[in-house]
Amino acid sequence: MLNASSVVVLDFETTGLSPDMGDRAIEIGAVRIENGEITGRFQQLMNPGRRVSGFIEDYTGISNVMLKGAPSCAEVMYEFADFIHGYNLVAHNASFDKRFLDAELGQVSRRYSGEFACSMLVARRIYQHSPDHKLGTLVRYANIPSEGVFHRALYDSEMAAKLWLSMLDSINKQYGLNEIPFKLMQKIAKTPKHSVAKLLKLY
DNA sequence: TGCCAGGCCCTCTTTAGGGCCTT
Repeated sequence: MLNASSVVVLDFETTGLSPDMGDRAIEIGAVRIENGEITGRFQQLMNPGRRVSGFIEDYTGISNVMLKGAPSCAEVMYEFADFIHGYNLVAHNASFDKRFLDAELGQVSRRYSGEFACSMLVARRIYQHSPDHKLGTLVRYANIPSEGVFHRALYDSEMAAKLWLSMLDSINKQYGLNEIPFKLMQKIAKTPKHSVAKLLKLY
């Protein structure tokens, strides 16, 4: 799976910002894309074993009542490891989701083989004129239809997936690259803004 | 109960500080 148009785009809702400080996942959502088409979806609430704060209930719409009946993080993440097996991974601000993926899979002794790319870092370079680079703003900027509620895992992963495909399309149209390797997207994310055009013209 | 992070990126930079993004 070396092509950027075949990836799993994922998004976590969590109890807070840092697994190192004891925060846990409460929902995982993911969309599998193969050759630019959505071919699979994964969504599951998970019980972190303690109450979540009022802030998180308000922010995500996920309540303690909803989590009470949900399966454990271990149960869900074990299954999720199968869903992502063999795919490269994309997330909006990937460093955040990678930390939680590593922490939660570590708890169930599962690993993954794919590499991460960050849609936010790519968007800062490909959509430089967007007012900001929050997921919701970029979705509007790219004219992607959206009717759901942000801050739920499946919806955010689906919007990030469409943003990812939109950026691949923009690169294709602007630079004539229709087969974009995943490695090139990772390289774009690390290239200084002012050098991205040069990188893609020479590719 | 209340608190917390970390990587990127810009600039009035590099012996640093602060905003952006994610929950």
